Amino acid sequence: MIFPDPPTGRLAEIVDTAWRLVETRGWANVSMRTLAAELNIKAPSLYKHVKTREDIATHIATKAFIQLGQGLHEHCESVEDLLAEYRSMARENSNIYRLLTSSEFPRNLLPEGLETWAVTPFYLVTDHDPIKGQALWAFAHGMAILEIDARFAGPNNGSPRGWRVGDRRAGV
Amino acid sequence: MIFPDPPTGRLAEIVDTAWRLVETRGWANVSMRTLAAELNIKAPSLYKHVKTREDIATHIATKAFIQLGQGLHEHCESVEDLLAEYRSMARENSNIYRLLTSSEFPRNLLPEGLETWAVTPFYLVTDHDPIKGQALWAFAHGMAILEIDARFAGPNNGSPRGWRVGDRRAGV
DNA sequence: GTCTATACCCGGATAGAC
DNA sequence: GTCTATCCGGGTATAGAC
Repeated sequence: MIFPDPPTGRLAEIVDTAWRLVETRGWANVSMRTLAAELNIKAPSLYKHVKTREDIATHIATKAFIQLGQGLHEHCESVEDLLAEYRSMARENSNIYRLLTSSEFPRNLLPEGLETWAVTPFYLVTDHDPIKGQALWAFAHGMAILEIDARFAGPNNGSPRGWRVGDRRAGV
Repeated sequence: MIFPDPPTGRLAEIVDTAWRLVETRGWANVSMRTLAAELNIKAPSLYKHVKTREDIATHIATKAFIQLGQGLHEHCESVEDLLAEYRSMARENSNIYRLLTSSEFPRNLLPEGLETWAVTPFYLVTDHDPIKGQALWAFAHGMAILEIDARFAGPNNGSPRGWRVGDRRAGV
């Protein structure tokens, strides 16, 4: 995987600020105006650094996928570790995670192969069986998004203390 | 589970039309104006039948969860059947499914307990072990949404021919 | 139940000066 | 790189007549 050069200078500040804003309000509530305000500039100024609003989402998502991928690659010794890492990433950046996985996100703007690279550990940890890899990834994502969105019933929104796979448990 | 009375008369037509529109364009692209146009009326007229736009989403989601729940309850003899049913429901109404599971959806407006009822089969089929039930639901949802959003890599977007659980395979 | 008219607000984005 | 001024489109929703 060839990573794109990370943003530098003013652009980096913009992306970082946008990231923070997304994490607190959600992407849908981050407009060019609110972002500009947070940077103490006016909205039109942003267009000197970025072509469209989607570009900002793309920068954030690229950074997020790299971060996620690195975290996962460092924890693919066991299924338990991998799941625990995935879970904590999703929970600690829930709105970023939602942006990454939302259907409206323009995935085609991402660097080619980035998402695939990020989730490779799911395939590594399942003996390179693609079917098992897909299944494990799907399980991890399903657990993450259902938990984040509080869709499990029961006390504490039904969030399990850990995620179990087969007979094993991925402790938090 | 006590189901709410389904909409009748003009309201039913509105909801049905909205359903169709959502399925073709996605909820984000269904405005009061476009919906009204499809019904050959003007947008303000809709407010005689519905209080807000969110109400329409709620009506659609309610209908969809009932439909999904019924389908699942009829196919909870085996894990394979249940997964196959879930998958085909999600694939045949992908944009409705996205609405149901999107983070922005105002789940609090749904009839109390409806979603929980709809997914009970996942718990029934896993010997009422809540952990296993959650895991199976999460797996099913994860597979569905990753497949629908074409996030699997590989030919045909990497969609598996069927979903496998453990050593078993859920045929399409 | 439908209409017209309209208020109101918000969004993304551009042009051109400094 | 930032500004002001502005365009333009879109959205939800209300008032009041028919």
